[in-house]
Amino acid sequence: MTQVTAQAEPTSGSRIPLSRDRVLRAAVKVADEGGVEAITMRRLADELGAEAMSLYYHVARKEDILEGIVDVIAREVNDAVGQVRGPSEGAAWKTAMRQRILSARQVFLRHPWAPGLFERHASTSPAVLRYFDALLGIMRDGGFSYDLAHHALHALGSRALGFAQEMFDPGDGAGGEEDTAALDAMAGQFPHLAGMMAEIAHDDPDSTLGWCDDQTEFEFGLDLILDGLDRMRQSA
Amino acid sequence: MTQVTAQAEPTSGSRIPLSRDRVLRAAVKVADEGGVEAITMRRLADELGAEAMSLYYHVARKEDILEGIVDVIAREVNDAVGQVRGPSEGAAWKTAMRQRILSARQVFLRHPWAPGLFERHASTSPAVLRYFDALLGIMRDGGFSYDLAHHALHALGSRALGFAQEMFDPGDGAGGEEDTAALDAMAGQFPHLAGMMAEIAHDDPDSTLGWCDDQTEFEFGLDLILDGLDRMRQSA
DNA sequence: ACCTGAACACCGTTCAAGT
DNA sequence: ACCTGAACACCGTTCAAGT
Repeated sequence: MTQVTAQAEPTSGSRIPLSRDRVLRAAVKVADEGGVEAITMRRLADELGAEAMSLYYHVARKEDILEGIVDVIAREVNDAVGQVRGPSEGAAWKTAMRQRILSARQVFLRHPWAPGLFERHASTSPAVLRYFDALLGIMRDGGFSYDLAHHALHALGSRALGFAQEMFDPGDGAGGEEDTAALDAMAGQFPHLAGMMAEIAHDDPDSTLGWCDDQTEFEFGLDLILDGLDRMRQSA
Repeated sequence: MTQVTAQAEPTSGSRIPLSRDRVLRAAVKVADEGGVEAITMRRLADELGAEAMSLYYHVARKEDILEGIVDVIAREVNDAVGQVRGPSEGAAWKTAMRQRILSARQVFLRHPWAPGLFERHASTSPAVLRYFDALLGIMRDGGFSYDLAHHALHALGSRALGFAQEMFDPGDGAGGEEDTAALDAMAGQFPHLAGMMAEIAHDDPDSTLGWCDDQTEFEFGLDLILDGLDRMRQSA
């Protein structure tokens, strides 16, 4: 009945043996809670009720774990987009592609730490290859040559997988309190940035903070590219 | 004359005092030689002929250094694009933008480790803000509303700065030696990927390795986006 | 004002040893 | 076959102490 006893033998389920799969799932859980940098051999071991050194029996080294969880997330993406079914012949390629990518995006919203890892390890993951293979299939149905489809995947870049690293986020620099003061100070150095923020604030007076709707911007960029590709498809 | 003496007092120039600027320049040099992960307080100190702890007098912590070198590279970008001069009124906005971005890209080719840092620290760099401000100016000259220009920067994403993280790189997975064998094995699981690689290899028999010309793909994606934006500009 | 030595709490990883 | 303790070489960072 004492807390001490309960702590010495944590939970009854913690006796199941380690495995590569359990290590990877633990890593995803830890990253979901504290980001990639929270993934530590010792932290994973804690999570699994084991010692750090025990992990090396199931994975070669930490990099191996990082490659592994990219594949785990990519499988989650494939599961998510697998639900989406619809025609992809001819002009329908575009909505098919759009739906797949937008539902892939949902997965990355659940794992905001994952994009950084994908940039380093995507090419080692079979699940990522399977994902791209499916996208190529859709484009083929739409009448793309392999050559154009190849360019298309490069043009989409990480957007094909459902995420875009945001390079440009005004409002990150200027704080939330002295809005007008900071804006005036900025107007001198960065007139267009200041003008833009003023216009957007005018359009939507409610959004004094959080200038950019990520979903809107993602879809804007995605549609811009898909529309351009569709034009090329038709003129080919 | 002995090597010992020479090693004890390395080079005569190593007496100049430390400074935030010297620390940042050393960090860029170290990263150029060994990537971001080579940036270590002790390694930087070595480079500067000092002790690791001395750096803390000039920078707050390692993150501060990483933010700092993003700004250093962004200034290098601004210097590079500053050379480019040309009209940007009306339809000329597109070539002006294109030239700026392509010459920004040259800087990142010299610092291939930098993109990863920009994704985390771009919004803290005044030089990055200045760069974006200039791009906005070009688009304004072209007749963009601030609203459309804002969407445009999001659509371009990292491409606006001159780099694109390559998500998709076939040929990374399949090795260089057993080409046909690996391709056959792949054909079962990833028919479209295999088909695409076969077609591309057919088009260009010389490129058995290195399927994708990065410069070509970058320009393809860039032009696709710029053309789409130009259409929106005209119909606005 | 500027730099450093010693020390701390953490890493990833190896290896011989336990069961 | 699977797990671990002790140990190593490395981190970033603090702090009192040197000049």
